[in-house]
Amino acid sequence: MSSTTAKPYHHGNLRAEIVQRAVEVIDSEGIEALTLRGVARDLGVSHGAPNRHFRNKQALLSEIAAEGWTEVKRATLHAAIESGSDDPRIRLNAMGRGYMRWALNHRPLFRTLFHPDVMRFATSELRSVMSDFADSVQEAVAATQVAGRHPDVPLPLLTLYTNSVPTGAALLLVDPILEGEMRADGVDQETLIEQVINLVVPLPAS
Amino acid sequence: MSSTTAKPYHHGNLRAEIVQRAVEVIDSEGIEALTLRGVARDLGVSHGAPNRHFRNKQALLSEIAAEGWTEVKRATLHAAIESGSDDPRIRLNAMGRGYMRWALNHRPLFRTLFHPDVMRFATSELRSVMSDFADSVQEAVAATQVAGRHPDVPLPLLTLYTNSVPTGAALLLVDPILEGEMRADGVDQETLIEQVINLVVPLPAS
DNA sequence: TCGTAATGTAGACAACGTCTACTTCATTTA
DNA sequence: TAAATGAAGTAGACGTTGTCTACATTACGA
Repeated sequence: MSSTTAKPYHHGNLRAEIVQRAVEVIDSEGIEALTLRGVARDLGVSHGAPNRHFRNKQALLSEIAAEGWTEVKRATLHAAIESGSDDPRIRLNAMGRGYMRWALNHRPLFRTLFHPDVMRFATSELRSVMSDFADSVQEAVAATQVAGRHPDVPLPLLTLYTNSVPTGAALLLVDPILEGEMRADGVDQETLIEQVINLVVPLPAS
Repeated sequence: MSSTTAKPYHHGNLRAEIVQRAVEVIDSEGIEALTLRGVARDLGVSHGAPNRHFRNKQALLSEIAAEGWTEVKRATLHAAIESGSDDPRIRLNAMGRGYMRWALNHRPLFRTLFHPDVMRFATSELRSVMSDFADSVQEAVAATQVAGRHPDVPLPLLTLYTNSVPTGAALLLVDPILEGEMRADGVDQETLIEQVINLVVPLPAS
């Protein structure tokens, strides 16, 4: 084949590029604008090509979401470590802030993680990644309970409550309309996160 | 016209029936299964008929969501009144429980209220209804703050936090997959709601 | 080197939202 | 009362999408 201009029949690593381009589209225009044919067009490939790599659109979405949840887990874990503390409350507090920070810095992607079209046909791989993350949170919550945080509340309920705050707050803030209803705009993002998380996971009085 | 079998050319009140049927579909199969053509079919009407009553699909969705938010507001207001108390914390606690109860008893509809396709093209009417509800919550939260609940936290942030819990918890519980990750199934719904809400809006020690 | 499987192409199909031109009917008004 | 006006429903078309199938091209292992 000619070296420079001629496009090779086989793409090379189309699968990875599809995922990458799809994430780009989601990031810039939201999941609603994501189209298999559009991605194929952008990559200069025929409209049927993506089907060779993903059984259907949901499979692609599941893969992206799985990557997203993995990143989320990594971000929270990183935050817990960076807190440099052994106190479960300090660690969980840091995790919550890491979670919200990631969400607010990756808004379209974060919304994708909770998008009905993604959840409805979640791959078993995606389910497993989510389960993994849920486990790590549950564990961290349990540790705070041992340290005296709401000792009388059943663990699953305390976990639900603990999850609700960063998740709910992030979802409310990530949507342009809902964000407008919450009059929390004037505040700088990091202080907002800090104050909200401090309400769910108060730091121990030092 | 013949009285029994003949279908009149004009439907009578197609607009209302479209909304009703759309809500039915959402309630039973979710918003993803909602199709203008499908609704038209179900009502025995041509596929273009709905366009005479709604400029586009988003307009229909906006109208349904507006109805939903109105119901939500009614439900929370009703709960506050039924609490039979003047204490702002008791009232807000009741509102939170009423909100979650409505959400869990109208799952597909509740999900619709937060569906991206609904929010992205929200009618000004829908925005106004949502704003209305947000105001009433903000007000109730402010009252609890006067009564000594987290007096040092800026009101918008306290509102965000307060909103996050029932909203986040409901959204987590309403999704089949996420609900599975939260291991809060064994519990009876009403006690679950009560315990979660008590964590955000603790009842005054009597 | 040759055959087989993986990968990409091209065309088709049904379903959808929406537009337009046309039909039917209800209501108002002359 | 009769005609006209416009609201409401129909039928067909268009472009877009996801997905299927038959086919072409290429990489790679036996």
